[in-house]
Amino acid sequence: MGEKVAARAESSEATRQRILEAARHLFTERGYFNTSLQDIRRESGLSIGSIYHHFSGKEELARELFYDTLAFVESDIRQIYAGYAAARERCYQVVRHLFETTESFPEVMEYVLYFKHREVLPNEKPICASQPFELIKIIIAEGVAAGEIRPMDEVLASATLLGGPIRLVQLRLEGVLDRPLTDYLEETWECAWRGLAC
Amino acid sequence: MGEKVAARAESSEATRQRILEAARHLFTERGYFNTSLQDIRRESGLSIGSIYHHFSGKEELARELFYDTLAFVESDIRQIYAGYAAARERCYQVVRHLFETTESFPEVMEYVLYFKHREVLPNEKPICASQPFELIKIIIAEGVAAGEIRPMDEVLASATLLGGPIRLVQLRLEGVLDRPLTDYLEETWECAWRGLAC
DNA sequence: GTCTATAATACGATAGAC
DNA sequence: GTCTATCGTATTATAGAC
Repeated sequence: MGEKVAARAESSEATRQRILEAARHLFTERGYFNTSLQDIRRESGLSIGSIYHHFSGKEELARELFYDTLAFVESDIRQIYAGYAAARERCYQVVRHLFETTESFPEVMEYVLYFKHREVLPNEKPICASQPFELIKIIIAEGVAAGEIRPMDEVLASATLLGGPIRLVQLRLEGVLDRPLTDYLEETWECAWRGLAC
Repeated sequence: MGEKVAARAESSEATRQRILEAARHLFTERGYFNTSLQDIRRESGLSIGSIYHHFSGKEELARELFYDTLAFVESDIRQIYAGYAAARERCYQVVRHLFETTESFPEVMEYVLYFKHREVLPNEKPICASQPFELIKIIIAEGVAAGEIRPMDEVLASATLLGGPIRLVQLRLEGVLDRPLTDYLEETWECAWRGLAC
């Protein structure tokens, strides 16, 4: 009896994930507005009714995917923060992680990067107020305090650190760069850190 | 007679511009997919029929706006290229121009930056193959040849130069930065150039 | 060239059987 | 929980008067 419930719950969760995966794939491939629920139904192999049973609608699918991914990113940065003490090392690991995630899960990276919050989820707060972004600012502030990073506006510092790397990620996702991002890691890091270091 | 034709042509061109301006305003405010032709009709004060007389449809409006803006940007960069000889000065002027355009014409900047080519105009070539981008690469290549810029991949160099500044532009457009970008110009330039310079 | 009225369609969402 | 059938609506685009 308990088993049956567990099995049902498992299968229900599996169904949820199937729907989310289908949605993520289609949203990143052709965009949120170019994806209909019929498309998601087809891709997931389920039915419209089943999708509406698990989610309140298309917008909730986008929201769910977005916050899942944000939590994923945040947990990774938090681990980096805990695992390294120096700002230089922490920043390097953040850039390295950004590049590796792009190569391993391009769809995930594409979803967070190209997600137009104001269009799809206009009532959510902007991504720069999110926890990953706040964590980066803390890393930088501690780096300034430790004399590793030149004193400057925190927002400018985070833009300097991640602006170049994020642009490379975008170019890679657009197919402009043939070689994997990890090939560019050391050179990119050199450029980014020169912008910040004392 | 000739006057009448000219007057008609003028008014026709004026109508075109009114439609384009309405479209640009709405596209940047709420996004391409959240803007209907009815919205553009209302905002422009014209009629659906008139819009279809001047443009083949909504997509052509987006395309027209996009290439207009790209040409505008390209001409400005070309002027900078012609007006300055040193790579350092050219790059500085590009960043300055980026910031000033953002403050003077935020809607224009928002349109090029947040325009999702793959979603709205999936059959157009990516922006990185556009002329402004090519011109930046030339500036950098000449800077490397002149010994002003460290030898490195051209794509990486342009990402290093513009990545940080473009992120600041985005943050400014999102309302995160209270002060105008020009207040950040010198500090931003310092960071960007440190990443490139020998 | 500009307009109104309308056609044709695709969409998100719901109802109700199983 | 999953499904099919369907509703109501909003959209792009066209037709045809002026």
